[in-house]
Amino acid sequence: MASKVTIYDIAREASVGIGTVSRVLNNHPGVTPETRKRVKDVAIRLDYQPHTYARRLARRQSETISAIIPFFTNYFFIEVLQGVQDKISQLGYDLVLYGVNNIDQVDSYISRALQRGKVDGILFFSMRLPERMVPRLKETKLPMVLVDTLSPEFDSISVANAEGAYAATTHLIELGHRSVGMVNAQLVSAPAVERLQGYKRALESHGISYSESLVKTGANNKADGFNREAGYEAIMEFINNGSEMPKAFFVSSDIQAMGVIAALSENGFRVPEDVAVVGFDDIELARHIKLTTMRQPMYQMGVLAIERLVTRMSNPDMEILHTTFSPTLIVRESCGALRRNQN
Amino acid sequence: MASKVTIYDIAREASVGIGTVSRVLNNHPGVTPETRKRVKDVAIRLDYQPHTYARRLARRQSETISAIIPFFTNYFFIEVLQGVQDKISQLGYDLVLYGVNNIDQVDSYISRALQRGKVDGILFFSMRLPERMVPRLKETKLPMVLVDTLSPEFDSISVANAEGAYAATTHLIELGHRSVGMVNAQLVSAPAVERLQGYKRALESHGISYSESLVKTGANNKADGFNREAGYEAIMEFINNGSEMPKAFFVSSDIQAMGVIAALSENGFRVPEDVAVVGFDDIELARHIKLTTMRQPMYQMGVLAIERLVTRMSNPDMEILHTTFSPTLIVRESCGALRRNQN
DNA sequence: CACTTGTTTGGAAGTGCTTCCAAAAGTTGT
DNA sequence: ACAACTTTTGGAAGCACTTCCAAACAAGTG
Repeated sequence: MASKVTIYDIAREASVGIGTVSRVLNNHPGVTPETRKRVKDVAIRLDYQPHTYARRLARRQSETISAIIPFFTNYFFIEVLQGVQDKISQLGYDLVLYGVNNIDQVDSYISRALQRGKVDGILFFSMRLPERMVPRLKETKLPMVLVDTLSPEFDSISVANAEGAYAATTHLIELGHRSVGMVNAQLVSAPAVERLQGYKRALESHGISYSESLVKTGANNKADGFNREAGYEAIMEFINNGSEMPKAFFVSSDIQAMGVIAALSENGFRVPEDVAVVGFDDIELARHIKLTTMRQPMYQMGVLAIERLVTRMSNPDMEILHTTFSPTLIVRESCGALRRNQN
Repeated sequence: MASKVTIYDIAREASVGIGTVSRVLNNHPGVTPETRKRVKDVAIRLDYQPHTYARRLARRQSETISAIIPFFTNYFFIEVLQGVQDKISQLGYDLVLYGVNNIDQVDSYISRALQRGKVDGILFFSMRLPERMVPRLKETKLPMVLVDTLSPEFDSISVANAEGAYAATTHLIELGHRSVGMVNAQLVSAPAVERLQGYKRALESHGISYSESLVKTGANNKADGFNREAGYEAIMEFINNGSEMPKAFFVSSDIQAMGVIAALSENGFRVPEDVAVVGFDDIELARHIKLTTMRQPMYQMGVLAIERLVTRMSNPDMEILHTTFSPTLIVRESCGALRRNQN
């Protein structure tokens, strides 16, 4: 029975008061080394385990952080989560996970995280923060950092989406393409909007005029459109329209790019010979399929998110900080650059 | 300031005792409808939020389940986790996640989960349960269910690995292959061992003799070997050995199969024309790459895992239950069956 | 109407910690 | 040896609940 040993038991066995026991257990000063050792020995002998919730109640802090994270955008978040987990357990916090499978669970998860005293901070991922929750969040003063999404009111860690899209598109243009299409996700997603902007700017700076007909978002796709099906459908729209297929595509995520490539090859277009493709994210699988893409430093973003949150917790009045990482271009085969060089 | 409203405030405002407030808030019987309404109204007016940890302390239960899950085996667990999350939040529990990036974190995470009163139950995923932890786990009587791994001492939800491997291998044999290789993960992993057995049995029942030289595990691979690199390396071993390439492979996971296919095609073997490949898991990407594979019902496994855990919690003396799902064969292009039929 | 039975209510005690304050013990200086 | 500090210690109070017991009240009975 490793069960119910409390500080009172330790106090009795060690012939000290509970205050002293508490001080020893928390490494507080003002206890003589002898007493300290005696108490520690008893604690070990009795296999004492502190009661987490009693401690949290008394200390008025929870030692936990909750993460609200879309489960439907699998491949990005899982890599960020690794960074989060490493950092968080290094700091001794607990991670309570609210995995959103369906977008309207968001409000209720935020509410749960907001329960008095429940968590010390929130990480909110990849989704648009519902406007109507902002006042409540502000009011409770709960530290929160946004990852892969933005709001002027909260700290955030994100990637320079426009810049990345600009670089990707430019890469394609510099490879000699004048007709560059884009496969985008739904514009409800902030990153999708920014990536579209970057794409447009790249065309513009190279004197190519923007044509709406070259930008497609697979219709009828679940959630935010950052998924394989959406990419597939987007290409099928070109094919079904009978409109001419661009010779190059910037695709707003790697996972969509998989669908794009599948649709292209099913319809007789070789990648990169007939159509060049550049993705975004650099998920683990991008390497496997030799996709040229914009790398987001996902693991580091996770680590930094926790660091930022902890800083904010111990320093609530700090100015709001937005950190953006610059994505880097990873050249693989799908853009055709390598083959070209070999000629 | 939505902050510090306690039941005492409500009691005062509603001119009742704290006992009554508690009864109303918890829907306990023995309060007249009028009083009940009055208290409820006050609670709403003051925007009362119960303090999670005070409640957990007093009730002596945590409303929390923790999941210890390998982050390095990405694609399987993420789908299971969706089922877990849906069921868990439907029941009103919290999920605290211990993501294992490195195998020797396991002990410390188990210890954390074991802290007195901290969680009501544990889900342990995909990893071999360390033998040395078993006595402690038994002693604390904390309900635990294993998912995708086994131990006679605890409930488990898993997949009939041997059976699945048997079916996959048999499928290949029935397609006419007499030389069927296997790419396996490290034998430290229980599923890997079972899948090897199923493979052997399939050969045996079809009168094909087992040859050790046809089974490879990529050496030098991180963690348990269920990753793309390991698959890639396994094939490279065949190539570097100069040994003859089998005409068909059963691969112990889809993610390894991706590596296998990459290695094959880099070395001039077409899939499925030259070498047929069958995987295991049916992760989302298997569809994208048209991989024939054994499907594990991952989402359902997650749901069932929570259901089992909850049952066990309310019924500690129930007999230990091992549930195995049968994987089903999903035929796509990588095994060559479809093409063959078209002839 | 007195008595029993049943329902509703208040609040003390308990949950296991931390923290603060005052008392006890120890040190130093003269 | 005593005053004046300083260090160490014990334990009450507080954290925000639940639960139990007894008191108060209401209703029913002959």
